[in-house]
Amino acid sequence: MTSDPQAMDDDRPLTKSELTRERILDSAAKVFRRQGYSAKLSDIAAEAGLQAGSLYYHFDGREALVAEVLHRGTAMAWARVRKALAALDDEASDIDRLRTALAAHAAAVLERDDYPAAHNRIFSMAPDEVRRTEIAHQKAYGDDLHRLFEAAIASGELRDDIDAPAVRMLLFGAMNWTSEWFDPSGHRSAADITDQLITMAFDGLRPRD
Amino acid sequence: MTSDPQAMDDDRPLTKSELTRERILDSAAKVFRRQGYSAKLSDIAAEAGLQAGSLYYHFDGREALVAEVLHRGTAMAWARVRKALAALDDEASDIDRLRTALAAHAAAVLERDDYPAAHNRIFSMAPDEVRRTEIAHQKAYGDDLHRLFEAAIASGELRDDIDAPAVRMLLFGAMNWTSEWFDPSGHRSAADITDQLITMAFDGLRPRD
DNA sequence: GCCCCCTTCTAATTTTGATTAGAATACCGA
DNA sequence: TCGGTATTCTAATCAAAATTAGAAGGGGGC
Repeated sequence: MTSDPQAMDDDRPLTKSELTRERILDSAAKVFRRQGYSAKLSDIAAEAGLQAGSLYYHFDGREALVAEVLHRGTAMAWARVRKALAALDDEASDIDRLRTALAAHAAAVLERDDYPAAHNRIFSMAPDEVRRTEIAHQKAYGDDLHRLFEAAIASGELRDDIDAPAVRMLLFGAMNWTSEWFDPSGHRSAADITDQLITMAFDGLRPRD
Repeated sequence: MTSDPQAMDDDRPLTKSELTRERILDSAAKVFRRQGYSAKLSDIAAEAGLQAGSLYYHFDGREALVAEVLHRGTAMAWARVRKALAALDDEASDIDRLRTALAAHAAAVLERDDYPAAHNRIFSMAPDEVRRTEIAHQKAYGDDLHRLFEAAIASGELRDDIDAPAVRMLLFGAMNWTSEWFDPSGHRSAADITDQLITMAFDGLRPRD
């Protein structure tokens, strides 16, 4: 919302205060990801090496912190998707573009990015007004992905009897829910999970002849 | 945990006190489903037509209420799955059994059952000890479903190159996450969503020749 | 009708955590 | 080094919600 470093185009080095602000946001994302919405401000402050009261110099309060973590969560996943798509060859098929987009979103949720993962855990408990704003943001992201589905259906690379918005939400669910069970220190990598999802989604679990 | 009416085998009519206890649990499931973990005890009490303090006659406190709603959430989804499987013809193929199980789980989450839906929303915020107990319960359910996957793989009805536990969690995620976005009053029915999921999971989004 | 105990209520009390106010400290430019 | 502003800390204060204590109500058995 306020100063999204990814979003501004100058690369003036951040001031000390801005650095602290970033550190607080990163801490908030990490703590929200781990503890969910009920994380205490004092935990977030401790993670950032501050006292709880000091957060108020940088943010109006808990709600403002939540709002910015949510906003960045969507923005970061979306940015990763855009970046992955931009790196594709222009010749890439519609279905490859879709596959790439899903893989990028999954990577954002599964890997080191705390913001998208935190987003998934706290979005539904955020106060109404914060949530309303964020819904608009998510809708823009969803619409963006929707175009990829439409293109792939139009070119015959996806079956035309699917309800694309429903399928998109189901796939998002599969990816977002990994926050609840995926253990990065286990024997499966994030890439393994992503492969399983993409294989299942596009080719199905039944053998193809 | 304590008195699970589905689990006891006599059908002695419930006493007045037991009826109230059930009413409180139903209210808790409904309110947790709607508001998430931060739902206030006073909201739950109001839903049950009581004052907040009165809950303590029936439960030790908030934590006990959470624990029982969680336990019932898993138990109810599992029971629906078992029941659906039991209704199948003995001739049913492995893949039909799997399809039936997934559809039953999806129905439990998407339809009128407040307990499974509440489970999905509050599980991750429950206090550690409550969560630990519930994890064991969920594991038993997961193992039960795992056998269906193994059977279907063994009989060649599912591809043998999938990581069944990962796929199972991804499918659970797709279903469980519907709590976050599915609107029963919208134009799509719960059955529509289930169909989309099952079609995608088994046949894939790409056209089959 | 009266008594007793089960159930619920009302009105504190406690706990927890967000927020604020003002004091202390750190940093930066002159 | 000094002065002043920026940043952080400490120590209240406030508010919300859980929990507890004891009073009140109500219904069935005598």
